[in-house]
Amino acid sequence: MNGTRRDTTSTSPTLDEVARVAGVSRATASRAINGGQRVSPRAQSSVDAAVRSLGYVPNPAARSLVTRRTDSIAVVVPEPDDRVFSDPFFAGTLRGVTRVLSDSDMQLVLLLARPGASTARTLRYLTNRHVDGALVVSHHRDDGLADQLARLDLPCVFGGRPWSAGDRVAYVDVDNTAGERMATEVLVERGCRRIGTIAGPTDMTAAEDRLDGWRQAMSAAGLADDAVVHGDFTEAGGQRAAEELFARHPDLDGIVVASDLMASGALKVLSALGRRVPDDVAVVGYDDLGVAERTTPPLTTVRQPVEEMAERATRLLLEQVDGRTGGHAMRVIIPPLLVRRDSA
Amino acid sequence: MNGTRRDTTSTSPTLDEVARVAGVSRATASRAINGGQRVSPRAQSSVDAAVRSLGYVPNPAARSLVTRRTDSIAVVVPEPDDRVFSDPFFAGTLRGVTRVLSDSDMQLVLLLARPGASTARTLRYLTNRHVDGALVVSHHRDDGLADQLARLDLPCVFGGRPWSAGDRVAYVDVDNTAGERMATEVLVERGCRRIGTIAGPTDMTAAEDRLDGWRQAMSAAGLADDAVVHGDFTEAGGQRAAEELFARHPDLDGIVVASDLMASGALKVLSALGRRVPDDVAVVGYDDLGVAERTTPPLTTVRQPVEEMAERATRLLLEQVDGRTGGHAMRVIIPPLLVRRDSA
DNA sequence: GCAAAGTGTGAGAGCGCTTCCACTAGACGC
DNA sequence: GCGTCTAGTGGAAGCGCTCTCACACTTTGC
Repeated sequence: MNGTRRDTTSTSPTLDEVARVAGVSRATASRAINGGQRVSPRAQSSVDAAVRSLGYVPNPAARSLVTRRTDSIAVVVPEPDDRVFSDPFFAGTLRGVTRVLSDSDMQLVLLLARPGASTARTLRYLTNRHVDGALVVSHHRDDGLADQLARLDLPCVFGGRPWSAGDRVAYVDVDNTAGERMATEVLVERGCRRIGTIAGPTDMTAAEDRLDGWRQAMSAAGLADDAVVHGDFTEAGGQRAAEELFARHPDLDGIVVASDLMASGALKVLSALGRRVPDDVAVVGYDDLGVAERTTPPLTTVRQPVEEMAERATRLLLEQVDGRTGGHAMRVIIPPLLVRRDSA
Repeated sequence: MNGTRRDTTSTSPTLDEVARVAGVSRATASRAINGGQRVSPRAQSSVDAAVRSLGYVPNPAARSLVTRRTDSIAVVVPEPDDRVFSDPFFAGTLRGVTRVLSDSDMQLVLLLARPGASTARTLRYLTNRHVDGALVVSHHRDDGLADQLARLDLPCVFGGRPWSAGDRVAYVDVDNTAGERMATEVLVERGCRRIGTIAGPTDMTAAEDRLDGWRQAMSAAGLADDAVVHGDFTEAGGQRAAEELFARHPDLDGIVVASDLMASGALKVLSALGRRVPDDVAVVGYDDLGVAERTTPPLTTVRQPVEEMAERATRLLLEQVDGRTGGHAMRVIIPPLLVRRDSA
């Protein structure tokens, strides 16, 4: 800093030095490095050589100061509890995102917002172009995050239909309604007449959509849709919900459960009640993210193609970032897939 | 862009505007925003007001161009296979890192390097101060990554002793040798006389250290340390290794297994062989990251406090970034914890 | 009372990069 | 032959910020 420019710490080479070594102007060097539009082969190759010999790497801050791009996107996880990382849904998402990103020179910034103050911090971070876009994995209700993001005019895609602002924001979702309809139809077709459901929490769109699907299928089959209990998507919650459901409706011969984890809890209850699955009570789950194969009996369920969703969402986001979309909120709805195992 | 400066997209306010609104110079505004050293209360409050009213957020690129800091660190995962995200080790690490980071305004960049070319990409990314530091979760052998990072003079901490450059680089590790010694001593104390081990892959320091620990304990007990088979830390690998081990040494009455997953495979083999655990053969695992509780019988094992390791590593890294360390490579060795269950 | 030290401030010089613009050659049509 | 393109180039203007430095003005010490 003071006096001699070249101090002990090896200052990394700048574009200036590259230009000098290559014998061209800084402008030409810059052009050669970025795509090489309007650069003669001669200039290009001498710049290339200079870059190699100096081990030049562009300073991202300087670049992004002028380009207004950071070549990174954020994966935003609002209100994560500590389980988030081990959650197969989240893991699959991350896998999908990184797969797409690995082809594209973009980096991934993980933004975890604890409930409360840190949402503001997250928003502040996103506000000033720290990243080129955000992928919001809004598993849960989003305390207006969607609204605020929609206002931000930052490229942004939600994984799963956001609770609010669903019309102004791009998102990728599985067709939860269709999925749960399919699940219900499996039971109808196998002859179940009294079909109940363990739905998810009422503040999650996926849960609401699935409940809708069940209702639709029930009404189409001319069956009563009164046997509904809500759970919280956990195994213990499913257990409690199943106990309540069978206490209130002991005559059920089939249940549609909005998540495999809850279904796993329900299976325990049924086993304790001495009901055979699927003979006395048929069970269909939802998710197929791992647990469904390991229950006894293995669950017939509806698969959420998480990785595919994440990939699509990421691609959508990259398109937005590149300005390739028309500028209006896009959405992708992925068809669910029925996976038949032994529980129904 | 063309013509009018103030176009439809709301240009975010700059420090200049804040200064103008507050009626101070840019320099004073900057000072007020960053800590407020040498700023009169009057100036401070008018800058604060201006910031609030304009919704000013500093441009990170501009700031980092001059400060040479990015306020973000990278979590580097070399050669991740697709399982990495679901791996409880990795999940715990991420949990620990984010916990520390959430107090510190630093953000987390996830850097996943597929084998091959993308290692170079990772290194290039780290080279030019894209991040202030790197936390390398080098589960596996690191193809010289440690060496290259050590040369980079980028603050850097390894989770787990790196294969090379262990003397020039900071790392946090559990005392694997002591851990496996403890594990072995459990068997010695319960009266086992013929104790074998299923070790991990020879290219991982943790595996080598654990094998050392087993050897030390065996020799201290005056027992022969010839019954060694290497596995690959997977369940299937553990199964194969156990088959080989018991084919060669049918008289073993205790085995020390370098990971719970391998131990789980070994338990299957023992069950197929008709050996009761722990009565005929006592088994000790390693990790206690979840599987140990779910095997039959539940495994006595050595706990790796992953989250704590990650927290310590992150704190160490932040110290390096802040220049609070003496500049020499530091290391933290965490004592392992024996967890007694039913398998020994 | 006056030098010495401390406090608050603004002007201005960059940080390293992209990109607009003006300019020069050579290629091309007529 | 002359205007008209186009390709290639360099000069120079910033991008938005921090921070040094010089300067004015207080406070303090003796």
